[in-house]
Amino acid sequence: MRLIYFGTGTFALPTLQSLAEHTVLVVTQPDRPSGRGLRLAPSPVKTLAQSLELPVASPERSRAPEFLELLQSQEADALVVASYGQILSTAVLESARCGGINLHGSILPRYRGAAPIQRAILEGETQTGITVMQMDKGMDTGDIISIERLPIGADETYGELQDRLAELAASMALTWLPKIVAGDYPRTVQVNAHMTLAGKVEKEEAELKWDGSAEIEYRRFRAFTPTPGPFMKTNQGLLRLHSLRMSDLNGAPGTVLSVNPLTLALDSGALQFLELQPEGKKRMSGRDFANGARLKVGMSLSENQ
RNA sequence: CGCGGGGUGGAGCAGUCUGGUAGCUCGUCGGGCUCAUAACCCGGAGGUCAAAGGUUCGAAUCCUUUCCCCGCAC
Repeated sequence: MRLIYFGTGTFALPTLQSLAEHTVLVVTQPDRPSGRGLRLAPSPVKTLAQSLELPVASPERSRAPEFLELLQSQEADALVVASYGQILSTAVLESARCGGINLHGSILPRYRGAAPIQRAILEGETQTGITVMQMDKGMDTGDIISIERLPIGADETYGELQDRLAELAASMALTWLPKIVAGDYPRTVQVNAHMTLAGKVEKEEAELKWDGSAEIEYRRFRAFTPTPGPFMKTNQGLLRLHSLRMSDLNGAPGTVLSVNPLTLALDSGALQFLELQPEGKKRMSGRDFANGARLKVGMSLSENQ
């Protein structure tokens, strides 16, 4: 089997690992300036590919003619795509004998798009899964080859769930690609009427609000942990939130209901702030934060108080 | 050189502007109270104030340099 692997994010890592011996070329997004100091940083997939000593290509535009030639020259059996980050043109997909095979982090046709895992958690879903799919020119609209499901834990974060899904994707890829290359696999057309969209995540969505319900804001916390990173504006400054739990307590929004564990009331319900991080500080327990900020039960962290 | 915050007993912080023998909450150790306790009371230990140099009678605090940590933006 000769495979070309398209991937960028951490979701794509386990699958690349499991298919490495069949992979003749890894395609990933170009290095981007990132982090403090704006130094150029390689994608997670590029880093792994290099340690596996696989050839790497990072075209700015995957549809560029010279890149298309490179793809065609590989005479690959299939393109395997997982969290690549660019739309692949029909010409690109047709550069391999069996076209593009996508590993998508949802039960298609639900949650088509860029952020299926985050959106599923945010919507309060209790299960999700991986769909192996024959790509076509649309966004996650191709024929379904296989679906496997996973329950979503009540306290599970996006990062944790993504890790489990990524492992599932890797094992499914290992199972199905030989069959696909051999031409022996089922194809089921998606029922478009059941589709939903899972749009890209914006940073502002990760802000928890005092006037939200604890249940929904907790889902928000889970959906955007660890990236882009949930946060909350308080009269103590911006707090990044690392670990929360639901609380049974109630009170006026923003009120400190308990100092150990640090429990703050929202509009409906309350949340325990187990680990957080003030701007410019290291992450710390809610208890330590309460100590340093001299918080007492009854005080408010709501901005305008 | 993208913008910014910070390094003070084990933890989180105050004190730095207006130099003058280091303070708060928590933890820890010992004792007490209690049926009991993560609760309460009493007492104790524990700090080269990131590092180096400089100014000064005197520096956590002022000046210079270095190291380390972190947030935002990307």
